[in-house]
Amino acid sequence: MIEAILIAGPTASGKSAIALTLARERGGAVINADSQQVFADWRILTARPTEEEEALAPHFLYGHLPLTEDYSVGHWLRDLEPVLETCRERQLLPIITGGTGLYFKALTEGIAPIPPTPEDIRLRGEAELETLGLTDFAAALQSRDPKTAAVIDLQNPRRVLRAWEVLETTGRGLADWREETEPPLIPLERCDARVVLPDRETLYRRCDARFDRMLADGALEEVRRVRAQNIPLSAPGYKTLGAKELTAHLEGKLDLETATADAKTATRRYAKRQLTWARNQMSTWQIVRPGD
RNA sequence: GCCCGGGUAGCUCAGUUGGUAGAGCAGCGGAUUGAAAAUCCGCGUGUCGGUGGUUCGAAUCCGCCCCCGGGCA
Repeated sequence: MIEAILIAGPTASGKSAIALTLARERGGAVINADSQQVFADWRILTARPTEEEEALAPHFLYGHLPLTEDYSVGHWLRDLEPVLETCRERQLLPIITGGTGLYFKALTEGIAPIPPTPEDIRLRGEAELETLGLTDFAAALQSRDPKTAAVIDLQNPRRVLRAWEVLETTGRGLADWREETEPPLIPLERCDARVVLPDRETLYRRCDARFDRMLADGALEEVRRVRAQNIPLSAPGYKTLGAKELTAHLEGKLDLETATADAKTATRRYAKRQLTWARNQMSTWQIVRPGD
């Protein structure tokens, strides 16, 4: 028995349209699995379903957060649980779609039940990394928690910081926690899992064209509205592709042509990383060629 | 027409006193258990504008030619 349809794939591959069509055909609900489409203030820039599209089928976990909200896989999974419950009650087939591979992985393989890191500890870790430098910071972690150090990428500051935070807030190492990974919300075997994979040339062309469309649809206005709220560039929601570039343009630091080119390049690079993820992490998923 | 600069990897440019070339960006491959639209790792042969010459050896020196800037006419 299939519990959900999963539709992954790189940005601009046409996932959302496929999800919406399926939802209408099979009486399903479209559920977001994209780390940026959760933010209320980005609609155009994250290519979120429009209000008209949302009216055609139930949609969940889209635009439900302010840009300043801390969010991560764990939050998403916790948000997802009651949504799946709602779907069961209303007999809606969950159609989970988005570009964040890690979210799908946590959904189908489970995640370690690690308590959240308090803000002050996170800041302390960042400060320590800053003063020690990555090499020394990683070495310090290694001597305190060799087990975790052996399984993470010590050259990646984000990973080292995460390991440090977990150790600091829980007193236990990340590697220990991972041994207690909980059963997945929905195991992959009970999913109809599909990856939408256009050929690269087509994908890049679609990425470029879509950014032009975003601009035509008012992306600059959207960024202007966000800037008016004085949200810092370091806010969680500011990672959205194109946000920094368009902000720089609005501040007169970048002409529109350059900002556009930069944003398109960033988008293509992101799409490439998603292709890598799909190729290597979703090898058992059913491949969907757009147009099929 | 003359005088200065420039012509080196897809792009921007380095290349010391001649020993057949290297960075950033892009691109490609990879990682991915709580910031993941993030973060990190790996991959650099290209008529060194063309041609003739000097030299054991030239991207580097000399001649001629072509192209792009700028200046003087």
